[in-house]
Amino acid sequence: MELPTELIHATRFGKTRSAQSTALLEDYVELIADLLANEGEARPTDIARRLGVAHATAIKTVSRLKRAGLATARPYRGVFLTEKGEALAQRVRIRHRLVVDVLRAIGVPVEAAEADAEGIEHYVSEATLQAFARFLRGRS
Amino acid sequence: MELPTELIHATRFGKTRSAQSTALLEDYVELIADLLANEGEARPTDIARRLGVAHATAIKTVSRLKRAGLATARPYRGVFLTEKGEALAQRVRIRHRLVVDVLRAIGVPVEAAEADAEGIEHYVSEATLQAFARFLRGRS
DNA sequence: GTCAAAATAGAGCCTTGGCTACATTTCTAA
DNA sequence: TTAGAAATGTAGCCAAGGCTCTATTTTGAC
Repeated sequence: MELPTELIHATRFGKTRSAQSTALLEDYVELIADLLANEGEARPTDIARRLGVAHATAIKTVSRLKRAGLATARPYRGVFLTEKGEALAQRVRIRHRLVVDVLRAIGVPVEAAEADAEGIEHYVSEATLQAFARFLRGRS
Repeated sequence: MELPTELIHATRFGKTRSAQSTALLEDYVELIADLLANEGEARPTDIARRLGVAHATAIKTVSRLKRAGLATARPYRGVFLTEKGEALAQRVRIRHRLVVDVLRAIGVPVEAAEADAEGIEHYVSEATLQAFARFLRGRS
C-alpha cells in the first residue's frame, strides 16, 4: 500500500467506472428475479416498462445478459435467470435492503432512501457492506 | 404522488441513469479544481493520469466540459473553470466530504469510505444530503 | 538558438445504452 | 378459424466514454 497518489486515485476512479458497466446488468437481474417471483414470468415488455426504456432497449440488454451467462431466453418465450443470475439477484437484493435500511436509520426519508439506494447500491464495497450490517446490529 | 408502481420505478431508474451522465463531468470538475488549487494549473496530462485514462480521453471530455459551460481552455494552455464550474466543484466537494464523514461515522474503514464515496456521492439527493448533515450534527 | 522530448490535439475505431421504424410471431376475440 | 392487436425481434441511428495512432505545438537542455 505505497502507491503514488495519482495511482491510488486512478485505481479508485477506474473501479468506479467499471462498476457502472455492471450496475445496469445488476438492475436487470434484480428486476427479472422480482418479476419471476411476483408475476410468474419476465417478459421484455414488462422489463422495459418498469425500467422506463423502449422495449428494444430491454431486448438488447437481455441479450447482453445472455452473453454474460446471467440469463436465458428463447424467442417469444420470456426471460429466465441462470444459476449465476439467481445468485447475483440474491446478492443484489440483500445489498439493496441493507443500503435502504442504513439510509433510513440515519434519518433519510423513505422515498429518498428507496430512490437513492437504486444508485448508491452499485458502489458499496464488501467492507462497507459489512460496516453497514454491524451498524444496524449495533442499534437494534 | 399516486403514480402506478411501474411509473414510480421507471422514474427512479431514469433518474439513476441521467445521474451517470453527470457523474463523469462532476469528477472532472472536482479534479480540475483540486489541481488548480494544489498545483496552480490543470493540464490534460495530469487530469488523465489522475483519472487513469488516456490523455486523448481527457482532452475529449474537457471539450465536453467546455460545451457544458463548465470550463474554458485554449489550445496548449491548460484548463480553467468557469463560474458555473467553480460553483459545481464547490458543491461536489462539500457533498464528497459529507458522504465520507457519514461512512466513517457508521464505521466504514477510511480506505473503503474514500473509495466508495467516489461512486456513491453522485447518487445522493438533496434530501439525503440534509439527513446526512443532521445525522453528523446530532452525534458530534 | 536549435532540436529533441514532452505535452497537446485530432482522427478514427469500439462498446454501451439509448432511440425509432419496420418486420415477424403469438394471442385473442368475433 | 382467422384477422387484427399485442408482443417480440431486427436494423440502423446517435452520443458518451473509452482506446490507439498520428500530427502539431511547446518546452527545455545543450
